[in-house]
Amino acid sequence: MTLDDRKLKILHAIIRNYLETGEPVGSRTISKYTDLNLSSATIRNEMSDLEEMGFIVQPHTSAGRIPSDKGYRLYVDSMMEIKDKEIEELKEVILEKEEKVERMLKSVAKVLASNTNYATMISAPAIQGNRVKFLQLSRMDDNQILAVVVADGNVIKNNIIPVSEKISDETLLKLNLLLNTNLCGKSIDEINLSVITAMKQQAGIHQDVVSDVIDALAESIKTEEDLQIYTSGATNIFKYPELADNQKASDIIHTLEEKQQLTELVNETLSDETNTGIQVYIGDEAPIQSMKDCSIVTATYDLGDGMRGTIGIVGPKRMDYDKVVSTLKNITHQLDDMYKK
Amino acid sequence: MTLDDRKLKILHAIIRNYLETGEPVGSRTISKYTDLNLSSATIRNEMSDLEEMGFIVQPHTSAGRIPSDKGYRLYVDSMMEIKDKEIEELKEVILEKEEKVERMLKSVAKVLASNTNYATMISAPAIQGNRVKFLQLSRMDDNQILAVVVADGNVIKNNIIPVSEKISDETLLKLNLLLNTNLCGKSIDEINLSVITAMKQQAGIHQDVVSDVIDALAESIKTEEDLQIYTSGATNIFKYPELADNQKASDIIHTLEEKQQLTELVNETLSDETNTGIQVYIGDEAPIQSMKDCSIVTATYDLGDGMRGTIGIVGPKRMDYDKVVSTLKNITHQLDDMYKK
DNA sequence: GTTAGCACTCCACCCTTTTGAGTGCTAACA
DNA sequence: TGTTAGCACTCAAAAGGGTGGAGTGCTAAC
Repeated sequence: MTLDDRKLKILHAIIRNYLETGEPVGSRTISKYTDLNLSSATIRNEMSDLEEMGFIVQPHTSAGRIPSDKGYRLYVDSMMEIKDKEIEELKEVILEKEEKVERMLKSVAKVLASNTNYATMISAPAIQGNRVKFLQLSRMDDNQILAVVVADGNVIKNNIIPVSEKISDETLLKLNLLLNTNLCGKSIDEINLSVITAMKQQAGIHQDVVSDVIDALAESIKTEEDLQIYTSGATNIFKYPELADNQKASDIIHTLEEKQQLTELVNETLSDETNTGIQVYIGDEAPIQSMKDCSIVTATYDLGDGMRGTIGIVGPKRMDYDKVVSTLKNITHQLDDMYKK
Repeated sequence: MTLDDRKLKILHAIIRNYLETGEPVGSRTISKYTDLNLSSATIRNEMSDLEEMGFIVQPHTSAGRIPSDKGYRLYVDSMMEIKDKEIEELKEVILEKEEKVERMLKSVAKVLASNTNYATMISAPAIQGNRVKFLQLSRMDDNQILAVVVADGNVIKNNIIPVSEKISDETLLKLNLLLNTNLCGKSIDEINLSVITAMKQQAGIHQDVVSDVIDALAESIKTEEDLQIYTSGATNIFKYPELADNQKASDIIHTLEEKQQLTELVNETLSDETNTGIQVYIGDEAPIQSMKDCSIVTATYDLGDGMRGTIGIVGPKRMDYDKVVSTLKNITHQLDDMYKK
């Protein structure tokens, strides 16, 4: 059996109708509300074929048909040429250019959620090739030294280091020079034991301080193993009856709240550098058990300096793929643009 | 009518039973499962009285009784002498002494949620009387200066300030001296316009840098208007049928997710410095509309340096007040202790 | 290849009945 | 006067039963 043009048209009609209503769609509906001019009986025959081919399924005998995961997949794939709609609101939010990336991301998640009526997640950029850019010790008081480390992507970490005795201004100056000359421009891999021991030797009696700084540095530089993820609009789930069942909703929201499992998803999307940056997971395709009744659309953004992150939208399988994909395209473009200048 | 000892016993029995089962409790149950040795008929008479007094209500005629908010209030008040149970798990978490307060608080929320089976929230300490402790400018490269501000409670803020032309080492040294002498030990109120203009005058051609530093400082020092709140275990709500109704659950979880309304609650508890630090809001008593079917138990912790925050537990009205209160007592003590040394 | 017609299926809805837990009231008892 | 047994009554929730509608598969005719 071959999936000819007419079958394709009927399949599309079924899916679009189901996306709108969420109800199983029958032959009569298709016959009436398309310009195919076919009777319901003919549609029935075609639908029977489509079911046999696995694109649609019947929830029970004598109910209409709903798209299977395979059907969605076909639809999504054939829909991937996207118009560039404007999403004014989003534009505005981003253009406000909030100083802190974190806060910006949170509001993107929020706006996106209220805009689309789905749940959203956004991962903070995970720095990849990470180098020390700048490094500074200063004395807060006699017993405390403040260490500031700036890494690629202007990620700043502070650490307060307690010292047993006052460190003189000259010593501090020396240590700063020592650390900067030895560490600036180096990535975490390049700071090996020999570098460290060499530094300690030069530091003389202030070895302890050097150790502490190295520790602080290690922490600030390592690709945060638990990457930050912000979610929003989890309760939008309740707007879709097929997910609003207590058990399902609880599982989904819990997953969004816990975030643990989301990191897997993020890592997966980030590692895949092939396509346009938009990926659609339908049902079981996503590596998240609790979301087997959902679809997840993800996009990757790039802020330069190797700072890449993921935006994701979680909704019912019958989500408005069209809108979601173009919204995501739009928003990632804006993010990319914004930091490119 | 007077609330004599027998009535009290019956009321307690009703509440305890309802806390366990979540079902309206009838006269027969009380008659059988207490050591009062009274027939159900007698209990009925007493219950009728208790209802008239407003301690219990009937969801509908010919159903058992459930406690009213007033009834819960009586119960909670008379229960407030608490045993100090150990909660080993919590102890361990806190004793791990995670370097970052933020992360520590998150895990406290998490453990607390999984321990109690209720939803939890915890607010990061809001600094109160806030003074500049230390201040440092350093040159990252020719076009960027890094400003670090340390405030009371070792709250550190960084700001990268772009400059149009290179600032020499001496100038930087001067500016540092200027800023520190003028601003250290000052609270936000004390940094008024005259201080700022005086500083600008002394800064000469580097007024711009001074302005920028002042801005960074203002931001770091002000009591963050949007205080950080972490929540966990929102989906525990689903474990209680009386809250698991879609509309209610959605509202509650949304409130927990949005956090906006929680700040009101936090501010209210923080401002009330009267009692033991534990407060119980039953139903409408809390300033959060969506939680009118819940009870909220809050506790205040104090990390010294005027850093105070709130821990809250949100559950059904029939929550296990006993356990919750002692758990909270315990945890706040531990937090207080931990930072006291 | 397309269509009309028909028999059949099954869910969703409404209505009724049944059941069980619980109450209020009254009369009897200590 | 307080306590108890008994009984009639109420109501929500569960269990049945019937109906209608939407939808299908199949067959025969065009």
